[in-house]
Amino acid sequence: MKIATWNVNSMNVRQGHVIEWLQAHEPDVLVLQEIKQLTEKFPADALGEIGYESLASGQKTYNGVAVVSRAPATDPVTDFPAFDDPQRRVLATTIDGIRIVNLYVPNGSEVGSEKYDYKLRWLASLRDFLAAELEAHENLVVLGDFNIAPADADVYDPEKWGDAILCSPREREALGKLFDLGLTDVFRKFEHAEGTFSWWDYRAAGFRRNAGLRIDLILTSDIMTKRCTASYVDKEPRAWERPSDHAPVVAEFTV
DNA sequence: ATGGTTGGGCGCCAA
Repeated sequence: MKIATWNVNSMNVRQGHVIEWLQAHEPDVLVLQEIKQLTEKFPADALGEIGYESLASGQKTYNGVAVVSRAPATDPVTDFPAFDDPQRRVLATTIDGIRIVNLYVPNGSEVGSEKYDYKLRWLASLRDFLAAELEAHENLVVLGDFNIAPADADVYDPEKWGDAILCSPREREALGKLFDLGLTDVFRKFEHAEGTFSWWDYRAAGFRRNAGLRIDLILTSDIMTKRCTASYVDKEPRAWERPSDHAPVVAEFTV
C-alpha cells in the first residue's frame, strides 16, 4: 500500500504533472492540496482514464483538497464539527480499510498576524477532530501540507529562519499535541540525507540552493506506524518544467 | 543575493 501527498499549487496548471507522477509511481492513494478550483472543475474524468477515482473539496481561487485512489473512497468528511470555516482544507475518507485525513493547514502568513491566530485556532480544532478520528479508526494516516517544520533538521538554515512562520514555538507546540495523541511523523522512522525537504520557495532560487523546509508530513497511528516500511520525498517533480513549489511525499505500508 | 517567483484573475492577495 503506497500513500502519497502533494501540494500541487493549482490543479489547473499541474494536471499533467499529477498524471505523469501517478503513472510513474502507481500509488494506491494520492492526496492533493491547493487545487485552487471548484469541486466540479476537478479533472476526475482524466484521472479515471488512467484508473483512479477522485474525491474533491474545492473552492474558487484558493485552497481546495482532493483524494485520488485506486479503490473507492467512502465516508467523506470535509469540516471539523466545532469549527465553521468556508476555506476548504480538510478531506477525510476511508480507503481499503484505512482512514485517510488530507489536510491543508493554514500558512499563517506572519507570527502575530490575524492569519496566524486563525492557524492556531484551526490547529486546536484539528487536534480535537483527530482525537475523535483515532477513537473511531485504528488504521489512521493524517497527511498533507502542515505548513509547520517539526524541528531544526527540517529547515535549511534554522538560525536564519529563527522563530518565524512555519517554525514558531506555538505552531510546533500545536503539532506536538498531535504527536501526544499517539501520531508519529513516520518520515523520521527512516534514514534520510541531511537537508531532505518537501518545499522550496519559488523566490531566490530556493530549489537550486536546496533552501527548503520539510512541511509536508505523514502522521500515522501506532498500527500504521508498525506497518510502515518506507517514507521518502520524491524531489524529482520539483525540477520539472513549471513545477509546484512542493514535492510529493510518500509512505509505503505492508498490506 | 536578507532578495525575489508563481498562481489566480485583472488589481492585488496569498504563499
